[in-house]
Parts: sequence; structure tokens; C-alpha cells
Amino acid sequence: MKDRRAKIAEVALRLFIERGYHATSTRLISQEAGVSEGLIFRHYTNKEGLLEELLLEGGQQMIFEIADFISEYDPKIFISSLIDFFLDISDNLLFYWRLKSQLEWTKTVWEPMEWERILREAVERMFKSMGYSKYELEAGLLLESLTGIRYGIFRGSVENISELKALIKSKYKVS
Amino acid sequence: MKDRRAKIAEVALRLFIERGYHATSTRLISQEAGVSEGLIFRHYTNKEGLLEELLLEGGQQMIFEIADFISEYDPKIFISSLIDFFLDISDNLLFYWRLKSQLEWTKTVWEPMEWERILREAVERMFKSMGYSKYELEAGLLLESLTGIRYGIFRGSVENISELKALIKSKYKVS
DNA sequence: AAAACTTGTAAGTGATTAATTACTTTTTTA
DNA sequence: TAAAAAAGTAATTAATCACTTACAAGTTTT
Repeated sequence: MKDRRAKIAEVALRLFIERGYHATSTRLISQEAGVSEGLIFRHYTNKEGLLEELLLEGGQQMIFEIADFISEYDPKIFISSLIDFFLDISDNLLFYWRLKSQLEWTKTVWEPMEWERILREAVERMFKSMGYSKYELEAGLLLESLTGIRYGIFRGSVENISELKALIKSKYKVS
Repeated sequence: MKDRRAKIAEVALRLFIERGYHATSTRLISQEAGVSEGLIFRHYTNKEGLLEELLLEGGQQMIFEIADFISEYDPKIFISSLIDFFLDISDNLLFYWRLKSQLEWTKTVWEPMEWERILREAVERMFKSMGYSKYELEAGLLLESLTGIRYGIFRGSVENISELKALIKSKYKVS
């Protein structure tokens, strides 16, 4: 094993999602990662610091992923891509999505991350260009709805994802 | 103080929401409730039993609340009431909503509660009676979207709740 | 009012927690 | 290649965890 720091992060992310942040001990992380417990604190200031880095790392990955369609000028393609982004949950983003979902409920107010602000602005711009008068409201509705549906997928209460995607796209007349 | 059992439940519910279930110790609950720690275990088998009773109690309150519109035959009134139910978050349901939201992320698959099944069936029935061919899909879309928006309200990312409600209602032509 | 039962507490229990210590090994730099 | 820095560990720390015990006080039943 080479990069043990990365191994710790990888294992911690998986365990935080499977068991929850507070229910995951540093001892368990070290055991599953095959390193000593002290090494965790050598690389990260504390358990919370480890969590924060995971969130930061995931956030940067998100910026990278949304870059594909964020500057798309065709509203149809943009919105269609947005829906795909939220509901086709790729393996490399799955863990980040779940971790973020989990953490949103411990804090009273969740400060939106950079990628969330970038995305919201882009969606608002798009609805404005499509001639919607209440474009901010429309953007909020679409984004929160898609978030809710993604939660539903995680929860196991959404079955026909592809059919549902088609339905949403038809409502926005983008396919 | 008379009913100390109820006091324990009340304090525990508040703390579970403010700090999360795992981050809330039985010691803290007892201190804030003004009782001995042992009394918690006199009334509840264990910490998890306390949590389960809170969920059960809240679930029964939910059944009581949805009873108001669940058997409404007019689709316009039904859907309008449904939207109000999800987005006008009354004080007596606020804690339950938040607790449920929080817990959905520790388990891999969330078994829907009784009130959720009752509600979903009713919404499907309603869309069917309105002539929607894909009534199950439509019900799912509306319910998950409303859940997402409610999450957004909790998170602090939804501002104009009344305007947003009006927008959704206009999309379903129910007001 | 005596017996039976419920409700309450103070003081513990062993286990587990995140984090630190003192030290060794490996890698990088000068 | 010698010195310095970084990466690693085993063992331990004090604090906290959920929960129990042994017993006292209050309430209901007979």
C-alpha cells in the first residue's frame, strides 16, 4: 500500500456513509484502512478535519462535473443535462452526494457550497433567457425538486428513474 | 414537574434534532430534562427505544394531520391541501419532519411509514381520477419534489415559500 | 394501614471514544 | 552521505458513552 493518507480518506468516506459520521470511530477507520489509529491524526488535525476535507474534495469534483454543461447556451440541452446530472448518479459522485445529504441535518442552516451557488446562478440565467418572468423562483423549484427526487432514489422510494426523468423533461419541453 | 416521562421525550426530540441522535448523550438529555439519567432507562428500554417511540408518536400525529384532506374528492382541493401540508410546516410537526429527515440517511433503505404509504396511495388515486395516464409516476414526482422543497426550507435555501407554493399550484392548475 | 407496585435517584459499571505520547522507520533535502 | 523532515506505530490517556445496581420515596390497591 502506497498512499496511506488517501486510503484513510477513502475508507472514512465509505464508513461515514454506511454508518453515519458520529457512529464511525477513528478506531474502526484505522482498522479498515489497515493503518494505526495515530496515523489518522498525523494526517488530519482531528476527526472533523477529516470530514471537512472529504466535503471539500467532493465539492471540487462537483465543480469539475458541472463544468460540462454549465456554459451551455441552448436551454434545452442545459436543462436536460441538469436533470441527468442530478438523477443519473455516477459512482464517483455517489459517496459525496450521500455524505452531503447526511450532514445537512445536523446544522440548522446549511451554507451552500461553491458548486451549489455556481449551479443556481446558471439555472437562473437559463430560465431568464427562456423568458420566464419569475426565473429565480423557477430555478429554485427545479433544483429543490431534483434534490428531493435524488433523495428519493437514495431512500429507495423512486423506482422508474428513466421514466421519471422523461416526465420531468417533457414538463419543461426539453426532449 | 408532573409527567417526567413526557418531559424526557420532549427534550430528547429537541436535542436529537439540534445535535443529531448519536451526538446526543443520555446524560445531556437527563440534565436538560431535570431528571436522573437512570430514569430514562426506567421509562425506555434503551436510547434507541426512546428514538423509536418518538418516531412512532410523530407518525401517528401525521396520520391525524393528513386525515383532513386524504378523503377529499375534489382534485383541486386535494392537491392544494397536499402542497400546504408539505410546505406550511406547523410547529407541532416541525420536529418530527426534521427528525425523520435526519434519520433517513443512516439506513441504506428507508422503510416508508404508515402515513407515507397512505398518502402516496391517495395521491395516486387522485391523479388517476384526474385522467393522468402515468398517475403513479406523477404522484411520485409531486411527492418527492415537495419533500425536496421542504428540505430546502429546512436548509434555508428556499425563501419565498408562499410564492413558490403559488407557482406549484399554478403548474397543476389547482388555484 | 399494610402490602404491592411504580417512580425516582446516586453512584457506580465496563466499554468505547477521540486524541496524545514517546518512539521508530522511511523518505527527502542539503 | 549525513542531517532533517515526514510517515509510521504501540501504548496510553482522560473523558465520555450507554446502561445497571441497590436502594429510597411516592402512589395504588386490597
